[in-house]
Amino acid sequence: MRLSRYFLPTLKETPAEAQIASHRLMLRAGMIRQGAAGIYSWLPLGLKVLKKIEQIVREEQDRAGAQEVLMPTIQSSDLWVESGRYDDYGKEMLRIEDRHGRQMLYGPTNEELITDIFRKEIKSYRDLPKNLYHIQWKFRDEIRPRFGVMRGREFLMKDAYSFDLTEEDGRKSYNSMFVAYLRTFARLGLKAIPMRADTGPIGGDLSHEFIVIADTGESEVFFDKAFDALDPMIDAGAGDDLQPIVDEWTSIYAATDEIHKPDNCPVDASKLVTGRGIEVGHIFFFGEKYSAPMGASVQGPDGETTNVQMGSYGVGVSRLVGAIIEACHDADGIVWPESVAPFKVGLMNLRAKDDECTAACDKMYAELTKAGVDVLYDDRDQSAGAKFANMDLIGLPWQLAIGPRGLKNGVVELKNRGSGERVELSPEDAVTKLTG
RNA sequence: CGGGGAAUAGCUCAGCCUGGUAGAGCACCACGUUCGGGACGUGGGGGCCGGAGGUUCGAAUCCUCUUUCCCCGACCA
Repeated sequence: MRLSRYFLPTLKETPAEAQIASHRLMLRAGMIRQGAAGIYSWLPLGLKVLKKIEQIVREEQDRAGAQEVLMPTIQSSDLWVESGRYDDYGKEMLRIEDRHGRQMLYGPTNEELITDIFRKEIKSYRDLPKNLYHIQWKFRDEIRPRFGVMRGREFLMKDAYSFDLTEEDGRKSYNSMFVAYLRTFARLGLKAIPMRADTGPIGGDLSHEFIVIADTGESEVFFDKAFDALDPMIDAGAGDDLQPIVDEWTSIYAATDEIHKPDNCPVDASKLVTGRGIEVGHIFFFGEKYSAPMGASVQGPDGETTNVQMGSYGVGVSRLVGAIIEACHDADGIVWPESVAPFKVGLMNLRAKDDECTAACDKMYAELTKAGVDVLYDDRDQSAGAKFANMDLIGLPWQLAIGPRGLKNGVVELKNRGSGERVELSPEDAVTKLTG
């Protein structure tokens, strides 16, 4: 992509409304613009990152055996009346009346709808287990939206719902999502720690939050540094027993500041890590909470009709964009993990008016593009300093600077945004390095 | 929802106290000079001063109401 044609409205100054790093940087890097409190438009650069995160989440859901569906944003109130949550959910749910006076709502979550789909189609234990997920926009009318996309009212969430015959099977589904989440956050370049959680309005008796550790996180967390020794990229097969893995991860101490009691903390002070965290995922096993009131049941092998055991599993996809930036930035801007970076390489023409230099840049751009590398090519006629600053701001993993000075010696400069390391090498070697 | 703050050019802000009809820097456009870490000069475009009402000869400025946004707190992916 040529930057001269790309819609990338970066800002030199920080908009007054942004307080935290990720919000400031997302506005400055031209990723989002605000529509109303807690409601944002996603501009090309931001959308690209959002899609990349979404895709990693999707791959790990698929890998864990979940199947993607897409449910609507607007729902009828009927199912919510049936589950009992129409009254319980309160003002956080945006209620809408259509032209016929029907009570509708913008979905804050989808337990009711998915349970309805399930109960209409599945009648036999032979069709279990099932795990269905979708990645869809949600709306929760938060009392106080803040921190940009970290706590918006409208947000993109992956929510999965598992259906099993027995509680034991239900826990297997839970474990499978637990492992999928560990893998997902690791692939996103994040350190995420599972913590036992309250079940809140979703209900249930088994639940974990996945907390990303970032210096600027919203709540204080405490955990045993033994987590550092665990590898989240668990490579388990379809039939493998995941319980030992889940036990290993959940036996290590981790708590938010609400639960943590310094006086009777089981972890020795020398091993306790205090940090700040952002909740990016939440999984629940809640048994028959929805299947019972809504009559989602199957016939078992014994001919008996039983309510299915359900769980739900959420990942805040749009929040993750902010969370990743909170975890990955420096004074100059964002430092994208390569897996979610909007482009892999930022190619800078340091002297756009110099024909020779421009020819070399065009050639480099063509070669990298041909090799399948996603390149953002700053071909604008601007000062070199402005280009460097802009590239640091948007945080692409690699910066390739080409100018007359280097070309005279047959070299270009390649900089790693994360380490700051710069090397001069021939254009050919640069291509090899970036395509290798 | 309680408490606090803000709204003036695309962005960051000044002007308001003490009313006289709107400014700066950056950004944008043109031309020229620059050119390897957010260059410089000259010229230019851009604002019903959030909205409504009131006071006044006259309101960005004073008064009332209202809307929106932000921050702190209790709740949430």
